[in-house]
Amino acid sequence: MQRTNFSGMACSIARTLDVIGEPWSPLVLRDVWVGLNRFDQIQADLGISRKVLTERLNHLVDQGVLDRQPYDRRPRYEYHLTQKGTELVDLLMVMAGWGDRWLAGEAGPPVLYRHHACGEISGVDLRCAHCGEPMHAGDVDLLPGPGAAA
Amino acid sequence: MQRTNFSGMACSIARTLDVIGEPWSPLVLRDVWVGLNRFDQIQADLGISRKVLTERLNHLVDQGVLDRQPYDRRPRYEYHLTQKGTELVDLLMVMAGWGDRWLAGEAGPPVLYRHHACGEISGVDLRCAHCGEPMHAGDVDLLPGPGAAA
DNA sequence: ATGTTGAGTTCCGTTAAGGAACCCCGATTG
DNA sequence: CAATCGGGGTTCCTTAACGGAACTCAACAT
Repeated sequence: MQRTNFSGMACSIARTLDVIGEPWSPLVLRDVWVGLNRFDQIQADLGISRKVLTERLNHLVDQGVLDRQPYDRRPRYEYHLTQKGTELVDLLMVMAGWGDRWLAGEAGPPVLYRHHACGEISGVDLRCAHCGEPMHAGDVDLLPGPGAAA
Repeated sequence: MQRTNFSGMACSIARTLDVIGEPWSPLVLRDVWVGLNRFDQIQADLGISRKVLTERLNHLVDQGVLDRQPYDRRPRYEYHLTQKGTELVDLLMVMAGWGDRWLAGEAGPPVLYRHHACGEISGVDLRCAHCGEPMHAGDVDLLPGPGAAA
């Protein structure tokens, strides 16, 4: 398919897509997040081709999102989130929130999130890191940053 | 490539991926967000194949994320975000935030976000919609919801 | 009448996804 | 010590999606 790779673009969205934008990658990440850490567990859960799963896991490890570590003296490995990967889970939570709101339909959301701090079933909300007020699509101006294209 | 479609999964992440998970779709959405509303503008900005751009735009319109409206008596059309699409931009902002933090390197972020409410250059932060405290990967328990698989 | 412009289609060669079968290696079993 | 098992991948083949360039079409403009 000769997919274009986006890393040449001066765009953090494009760059992020080069890390987790390939098909299945976010779902692989989700599985690792919820505790499916082994190849066969993930393969069985997703029904993904073993070939593609191998490629995705390798890529995520190469990108520093997952860590591959042996758990036996036999050649057995587990995948775990790195710090970089853990922070990517924010993205998954926002995705899940949007899907819950717009795609869940009558049945309601398939998964609920209970927040440790307050004990309530809740969801994520985007706030300004500076002032704490809501921060959504219409609430920002975009300005060229130091890493902008020349 | 016969890409698997994820809509059968009882998972809001998978369902969201069916809407914007295809290659280029998030970048198309970003372009519309920043004011590139016409076919040729988006095509030139991204360097995407016209064929693929047509497919992506149609899909995003079908999914109710974009709205296609004529702007001339000639057959000319503009794409705009719907409410559903505007809320998807949250996802883009989180993506951009992660990319800024982990992939921007020495050069720094290519784009800065100025928050209208406080006027400061800032970024998004995930908070619990219920209590307002930070809400990240490790701060939640996952429970089966009403729409969980049988 | 001819040219231009925006918005797509069409066509073709390449490459990645899907799927099933196969392989490797260290343990365990008989 | 041969046979089996099970996790974690490879190999190979088919099919569909991408990339790119050329082509179409319907209003205008000159």
